[in-house]
Amino acid sequence: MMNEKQRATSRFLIKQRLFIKLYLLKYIEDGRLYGIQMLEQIRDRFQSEGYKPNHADIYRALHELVDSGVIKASKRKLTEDSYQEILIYYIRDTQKAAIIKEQGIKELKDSAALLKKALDDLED
Amino acid sequence: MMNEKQRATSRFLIKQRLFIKLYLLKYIEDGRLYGIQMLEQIRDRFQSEGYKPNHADIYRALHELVDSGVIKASKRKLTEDSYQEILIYYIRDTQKAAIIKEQGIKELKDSAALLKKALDDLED
DNA sequence: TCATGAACATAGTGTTCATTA
DNA sequence: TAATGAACACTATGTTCATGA
Repeated sequence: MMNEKQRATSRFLIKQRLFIKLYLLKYIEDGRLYGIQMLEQIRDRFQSEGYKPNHADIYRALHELVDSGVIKASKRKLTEDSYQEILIYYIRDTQKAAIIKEQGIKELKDSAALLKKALDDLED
Repeated sequence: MMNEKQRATSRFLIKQRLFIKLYLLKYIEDGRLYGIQMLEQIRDRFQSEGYKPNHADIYRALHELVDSGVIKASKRKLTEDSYQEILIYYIRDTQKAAIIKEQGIKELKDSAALLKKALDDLED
């Protein structure tokens, strides 16, 4: 088991790490993308919001998902005649993936609710 | 001037520090509360969301606002016959306060929009 | 004793460097 | 050379300790 760690007594908004994991799981379920491609997808999606995660964020999230047994990596060649290797990911444990997604969606909703409350309080 | 610091290339959600400053400015404008009271106000407000900032968060935010000339502190006795001293805050620079509020509201809105987008993408 | 504030430790994250084929 | 991964540094934040009247 992973979660011996004590939960923080306070919780503000969803952490970027979890946010990224949610998108990674979605991309991994949908199709065959490697790390940098998933990074580009997220950047494109949030370009207008100015959110531009860096590659270390994506790799750290992928590694945590691999280490916790949620996904697995498979080495491929970028093209047939290419020397460049890439890593394609697959869901390894659907149950664990579902738990992460459920928890993540919950935190997304809680965060949205918290921000809405603040906007009601603070907006002119 | 304060903001020589380079803006981060990436921006995810609003930082807790700024979030707290917005509420502090509101409380300071509205009435005469000291630090711990403002902390309790925020905790009460977000009790149902499970957001429970600690006292260091509030003091750090207050000190930054004082150091940047936005507010000023005034020493008081808790009660007439009390030895306990408290600090009551006042707006010192309305202009600076307005800038912080404006920027904060903007980040609140941006954050809310980002979360909404993610929920649309990720929710079942 | 309680409000304030400082010290300390750690987590999260952005930037830079390294590796591999 | 591009994709991956590691190292490093710094910021944000939570916890604990200290102070003053």
